[in-house]
Amino acid sequence: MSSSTPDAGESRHDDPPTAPVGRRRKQRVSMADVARLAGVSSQTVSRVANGHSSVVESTRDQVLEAMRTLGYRPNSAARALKYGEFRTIGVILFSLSSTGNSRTLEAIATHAAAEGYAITLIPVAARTQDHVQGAFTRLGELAVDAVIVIMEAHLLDTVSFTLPPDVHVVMVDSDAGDRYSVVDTDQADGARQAVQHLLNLGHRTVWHVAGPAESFAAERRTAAWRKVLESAGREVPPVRRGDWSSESGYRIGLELADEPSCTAVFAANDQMAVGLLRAFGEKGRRVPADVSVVGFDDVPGTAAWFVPPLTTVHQDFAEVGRRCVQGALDQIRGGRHPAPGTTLVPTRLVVRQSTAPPPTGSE
Amino acid sequence: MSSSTPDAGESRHDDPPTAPVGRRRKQRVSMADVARLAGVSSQTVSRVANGHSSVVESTRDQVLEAMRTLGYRPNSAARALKYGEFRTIGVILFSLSSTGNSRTLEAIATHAAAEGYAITLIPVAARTQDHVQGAFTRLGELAVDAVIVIMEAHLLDTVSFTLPPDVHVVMVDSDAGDRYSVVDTDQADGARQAVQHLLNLGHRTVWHVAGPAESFAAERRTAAWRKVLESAGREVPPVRRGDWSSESGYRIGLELADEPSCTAVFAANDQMAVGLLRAFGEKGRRVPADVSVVGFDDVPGTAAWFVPPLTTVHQDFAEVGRRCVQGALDQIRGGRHPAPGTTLVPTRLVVRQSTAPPPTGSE
DNA sequence: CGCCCGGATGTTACCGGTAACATCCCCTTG
DNA sequence: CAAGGGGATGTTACCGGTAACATCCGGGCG
Repeated sequence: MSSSTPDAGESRHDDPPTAPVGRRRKQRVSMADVARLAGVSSQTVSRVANGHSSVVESTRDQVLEAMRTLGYRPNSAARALKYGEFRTIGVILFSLSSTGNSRTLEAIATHAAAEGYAITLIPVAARTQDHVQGAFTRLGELAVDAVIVIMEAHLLDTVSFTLPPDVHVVMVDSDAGDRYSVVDTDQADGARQAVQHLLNLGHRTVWHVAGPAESFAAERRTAAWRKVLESAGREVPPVRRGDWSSESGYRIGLELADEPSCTAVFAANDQMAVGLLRAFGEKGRRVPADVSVVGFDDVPGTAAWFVPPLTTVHQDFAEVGRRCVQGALDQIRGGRHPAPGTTLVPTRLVVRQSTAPPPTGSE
Repeated sequence: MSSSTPDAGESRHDDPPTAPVGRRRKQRVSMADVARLAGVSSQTVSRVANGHSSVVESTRDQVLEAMRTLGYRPNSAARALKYGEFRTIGVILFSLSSTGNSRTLEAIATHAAAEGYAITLIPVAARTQDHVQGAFTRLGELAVDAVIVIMEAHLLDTVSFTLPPDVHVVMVDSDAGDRYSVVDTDQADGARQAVQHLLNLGHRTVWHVAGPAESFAAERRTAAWRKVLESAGREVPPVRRGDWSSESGYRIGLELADEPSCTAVFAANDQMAVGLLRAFGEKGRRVPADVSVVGFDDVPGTAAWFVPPLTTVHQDFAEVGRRCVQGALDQIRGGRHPAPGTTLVPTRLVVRQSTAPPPTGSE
């Protein structure tokens, strides 16, 4: 906008390699530049750069000196082109606003970095078919060796056929274990522990605030809750369905507070549990004296600090991330997709102060 | 591990392009493959792929058909090599566990995607010089056109000289505005609003729970707090320094609860504010009747749901992310680094129920 | 003394896509 | 009817790095 070139078409031949003023591209030093300065061939520079065999001490020093002088940095595109791999793993996800996703991503990034792999983020703006489709399409053009997909399996089902068939894929929390390599938190066992804990305290049954229907994780937590109650021969109260938000938990809590038989609630995540706490508080139902509440996730620095501190199911997101990277690397290095299957990461109940035996006389 | 090739050295010439069994690399279809099937030159395929001028309808259809049949996807490494750009922006950060970081990252990813840029994550494992240095070194080898750095400025200062000089950089929340392009939340104004709000309610002064000394953001919140008090001619209580965690807020809260003159506290983030709430609760100091508390961040779905709902300073992380991408693209497209300088994203106080006038008679 | 060997270094070709240029062919026009 | 023009397509070269092969040289040994 400032000078005379309205188009990019012609700024092409006018940069002598000595002038560092280059306007657009190519201000970067290449091996050839280093080689010229050091008075060797670029192959020798390559050998020095990669610590390869047999370069005489004096030559090596000259090359290193030239590299330092010019500030040489290898061009990863060229290397990727040559080797046919990018040393990069793509991560597709909907949102980073959930603690689980961002912690999983962090673990993925850390472990990938340790293996010399970079992480490329492929955000999906909205949970619509179009956007997901778009992400998968873009995926094909991206410089990634494998992809880790973090999203709801139910939505995935409808579009999974568009996944490029020759891309290595690891899915998180999905029911596609028959087709893909899946890393999964043991939702069922976590839910089981939560419900069992409440029954052990003496509650006759446990109410449930479920996550949204389209979430696979929510569905499994609900299924496990139901199963425990049925195995124990307890009454199964009607499911109240929220949308993961504190608001929905609050709204449902206001209703549950009016159910005198409700002495224990298992919420499908911490956020909704928090809404419950507030609703019960406003309705004069004391937690845990009158009602016990269990959450799911163990949001760090938060779940422990509510009033009262929340009993909840702890998820090991770091471990999930670690196994994702492991799975992706196995596929990349193994060359072919390993047997589809699901890896379960254990969960554990953290008992704090939002649970207690039911009020005496309420039997 | 299964078959006969122990080394990768020889699986080279043995894959006829028709057999999709290729063990290691090159199972990907190239333009040449498409060209062969369509019976045209690869240049024509390129023209079709890029919607370039003048390819006859019938030829185009043939090529598109061949692409579909073979599942062609362009190789971005080759394109990057040719064009000298990667259409990728790197993001360096310490941790995703803070809400601010992950929300900023999400906004960055979303806006970058809208502009056709991908995001590569460069995690820094620990806040040590070595690790930061490592990240910057690795950065040079990464396929990125620009870098967004999200971390504490004070640490940065000591290592900034290692930033490759020819890389476009945007920093978040840093005091390096004299050397780099910086996008910053208006910490000072947010802190000012918080403190002023408490003074307006009638509190004689405001105590402060600061963030860690090495954080630039924390330092500015503290400075603004002090400045407002001094301008108003109020007494400046001693600073209590936490480490952002709820635990540290709790510990400090136990001490402050014993200060009878403490009727209003400005915490440098929501987490520590939550610790305060708990400590005050345990010590029998009612919030907000006896003590008012203001936080900073407005952690979504959480700050509003504490007991009582937290009055706090809302940060617009989405806007920060948007401007980061904007700044990075400006540099990439402008070819040269724009004038260093700081862009301020406004903050705003959200008044909820953790603040109230001081208890009567406490004057 | 000449041959061979091996270490050090240079040369060539290739990865996949595309700009620039070359070619070909058909159709228009003087 | 020949020349010219332009649209469609092919050919060449290059981006930067590196494997494979070629070359060069000095020294040990028969």
